[in-house]
Formats: sequence, C-alpha cells, structure tokens
Amino acid sequence: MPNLVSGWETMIDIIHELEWRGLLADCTDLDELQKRLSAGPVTLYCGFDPTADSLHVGNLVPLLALRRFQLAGHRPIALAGGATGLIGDPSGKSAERNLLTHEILQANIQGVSSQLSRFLDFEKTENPALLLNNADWTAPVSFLDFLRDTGKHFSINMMVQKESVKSRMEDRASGISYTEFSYMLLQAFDFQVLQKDHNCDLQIGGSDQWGNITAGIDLCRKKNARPAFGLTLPLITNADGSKFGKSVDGAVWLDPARTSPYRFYQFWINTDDRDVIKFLKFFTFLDRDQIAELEKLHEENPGRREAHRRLALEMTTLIHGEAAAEESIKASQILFGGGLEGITESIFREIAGEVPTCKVQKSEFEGDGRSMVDLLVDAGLCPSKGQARKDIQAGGIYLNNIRVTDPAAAVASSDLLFDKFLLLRKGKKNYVVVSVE
RNA sequence: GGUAGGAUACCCAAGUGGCCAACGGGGGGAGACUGUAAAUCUUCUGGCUUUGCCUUCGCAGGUUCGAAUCCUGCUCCUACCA
Repeated sequence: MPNLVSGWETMIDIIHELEWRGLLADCTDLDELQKRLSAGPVTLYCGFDPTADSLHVGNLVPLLALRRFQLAGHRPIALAGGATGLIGDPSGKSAERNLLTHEILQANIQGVSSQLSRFLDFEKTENPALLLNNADWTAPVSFLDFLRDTGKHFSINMMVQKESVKSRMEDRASGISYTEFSYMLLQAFDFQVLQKDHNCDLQIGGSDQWGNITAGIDLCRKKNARPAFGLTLPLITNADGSKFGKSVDGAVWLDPARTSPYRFYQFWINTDDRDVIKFLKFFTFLDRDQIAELEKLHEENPGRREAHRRLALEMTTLIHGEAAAEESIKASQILFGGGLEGITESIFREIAGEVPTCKVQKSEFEGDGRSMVDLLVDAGLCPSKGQARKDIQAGGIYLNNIRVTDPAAAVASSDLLFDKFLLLRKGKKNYVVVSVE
C-alpha cells in the first residue's frame, strides 16, 4: 500500500505507537480510525484553552501527541481557545469558575499560541501544522444564528447525560451556569467547522474531553454528513497518588519565566521510581529500544537513576533547549553538594536565581569579618543564633559548599566569590546566596 | 446554678516544694547511611553577650531561703448532677 503520497512509505503506525506508549485511553471507532490513518495523512486537532499565559506540564501529553501524529505523517492543528476560553470548560471542574477578562484572555492567547507553535512544524511541505484560534469563526456568528444552526442539533436530554454536566447538576451547592453548560456546543462547533474548512476528521484530547469530543462528532455527522473520530489520551497519575504536574512551588509551567529550566529539570528528575519508565513513554520521543535499555539499567541499579536523568534531560532539552538543559545539570550538581571548583560567574548567577538571596553591605566583611552565626540569622537560614551554633556544631553549615566547623568562625572578604557572592548552605538543600554591595 | 476534674514548650503528654528549661511520644532541624528515594540509626528541638545568665508550666497576686508544684482571686475547658 505504499506510494499514496511521497514520503508516505516511511509513515509509522501511529496507533500502535500510541498504544505501546500507553497513550491510548479511548477511541470512538479504533478499527475504522486505524484504516483511515493507514490510508493516508489525516488532519487532526486538539484545543488548548488559554486559562493562563503559559501551558504547563499537564498540557504536554496532548500537545506532544499532536507532534507524534505529525511525525507519523499526519496534519496537526493546534487550536487556541480564544472563544471557548471566554466561557470556561466545566469538564473535570467541580465548581463554576470566574470568567477571565478580555484583556487577560488576549495576553493568555498570545503566550499559549507561541508555545503551541514551538512543538509543531509549520514549514513541512507534505503535512504542515496549523495554528488556529476558534474566536476567528465563533465570534462573527450571531447568537440567533448559533441557536438556529447549531443549537438545534443538540438535545438537552443528551447534554445532561454527559458526565461533566451531570455531576454538576447533581451537586446542588455548586450547580452549573447556562454559560458553562453551553461550552460543549462551542467545542462541537469547532470540530464541525474544522472538518468542513480543513478536512479535520479527528479530535484528540485528555480523557476528560470525551463528552465534548463525541458531541462534536455528532454535530459533524448531522451538519457535514461526514464521519469523524475522537481519540482520548490518558489522565497522568503519580504512583504515590498525588496530582501530576505539581511541585512544591505549584504547577510546573513551560514558560521559563514561571518555572525556571533548573526547576523544570528538577521536577522530572524527582519522578517516582515507579513512574519513570511510564513517563519516558508518555513524554519523550525515545524509541522502544532506547526505553527498553533505560528500563534495564533502571532495574539493574535504580540508584544510578539513569532513567530519571535521561527523562529530565530529554524534557528540558525539548522545552528549553540544549544550552538551558546543560546549565540546569551544572546548577543541579552544585546545588546538590558538588564543589564550586571551576565555577563561572554566569553559572553562579544562574544558581543565585534559584535560591533565596540576601544583600549585605561590603563594609560588614572588613577587618575581622562578619560572624558566621550572625550571617546565618540575617540570611534567614537559622531562626536564632543559638540554633545557628547548634547547626554548626552538628556539621550542618557550609560556606561555599565547604563545611564550617567552628561556631565562632567569621567570614571575611577573602571568602567572597567573584568579590561579591557567598553561597551559604544549611543541611542538604537549604541554600542562600549572600550578595555583597 | 451545684459538684468534681483540668489548663505544661509546635502537638500529645509526664512532673505535684529544691536534683526542672522541665521525662516520654509525635512533628521539625542537623548528621550518618543512601539514589536529590524509602527504611534505619545518632543528635538537637525557649532565648542570649553560652563552662554562665535571662524568660517560660492559663492570668493576677500571695506563702516560702526556694514554686510548674502550696494558698487566694480571675478566665477558659471537660465530666456528672439540676
């Protein structure tokens, strides 16, 4: 069956690819979809509502799935929800949300769109990706036209049976507004428009999108008289039961201004042992052999954490680029106890951006220098001088990653790095950078 | 309203005239081991100008050379009785 389209011979079987990665949660008609995908390039889409000015790691699974489809020779459409974002998707939400203002939404669309565009190839000749905004075709439609042309095809009886609506209707306390109730129609409208205008026959999304996707398929059948497919990706769960995508500082964002590359790297390296192979399959583009090799290494010696390192490296490189990934690794080595030999000022400044900083006057270090105990209290590492002394005696205090043993020690200007920094550490991972002015 | 009991450090909880900055457990800090894991072990856990000093045992007074501990009053809690 080769030669339908040039380059088609090399197309990989995306369904089997997703299946072994564990990325196939559900599909409206797997056999038929498989046939369509094998017969030639299929156009597919996935929507991302701009609820914030950046996407987060939780958005990666569907986003990378679009990329996987493109690599397999299909045509992905990344859809920014300029219209749907105004309304708010009730799926998976237990309570009504506040509406975003038009200004915030506009800024969010900007941010999200630029991120979406980085993962797809828009220049490819055979199957270039598309970036669209559903406000473009939704905003011009009048309310009356929408009710007549689209609303008419929806039965309330069916809509209230959808899980996202049903759970909210049963909860008398939160309820659901007419606005959010209508969300499903807008998303269905998107699918129908995309099928009509862009031959888009497949929608993918998280498993919580099932109801919205099937609503769209129904609308496609009714208005376009053309079959459409839905495929959902699994919800990512952590083995320890916590919510995926959260670190101690909150959500892990793709925007480096919100989550630094270093923290992003740390997020992945801290993956639970039980999840690491699963995540390599979910998130990376490593092939079966490479992952099998990492799995073998992980089982032989989990302590070396080869799989974790590779996962963190792959993900940081994918999102932030090679240079940032390298710097994150170096910063990690230093912040986890490595010596400061050979450190450059630029790497130190990277580190300074990751840990609390405190400013001290240069004059403090003249003469006999500043007492270590006082400095620890000023830096906020120790709550009292007594505690600071105890910590030093317990061997828990480090200056520039060298253990301090004398509770009466003083810090002099000669200890300054680059003539203006000190790296203070208490215990394994409490760092403060002291910067001298 | 009556009777009985209680209020101790971040939490639980011993202590009932000097040996009490106050047992023990939890939580937390640090150390060892380790894999930036888990478990385990050690150690610290009121403050300071730290071989000592100061402030703490519901609040306010009092007795005493000396009080978390005894007395008086107050506040709050719990139980049983009305």
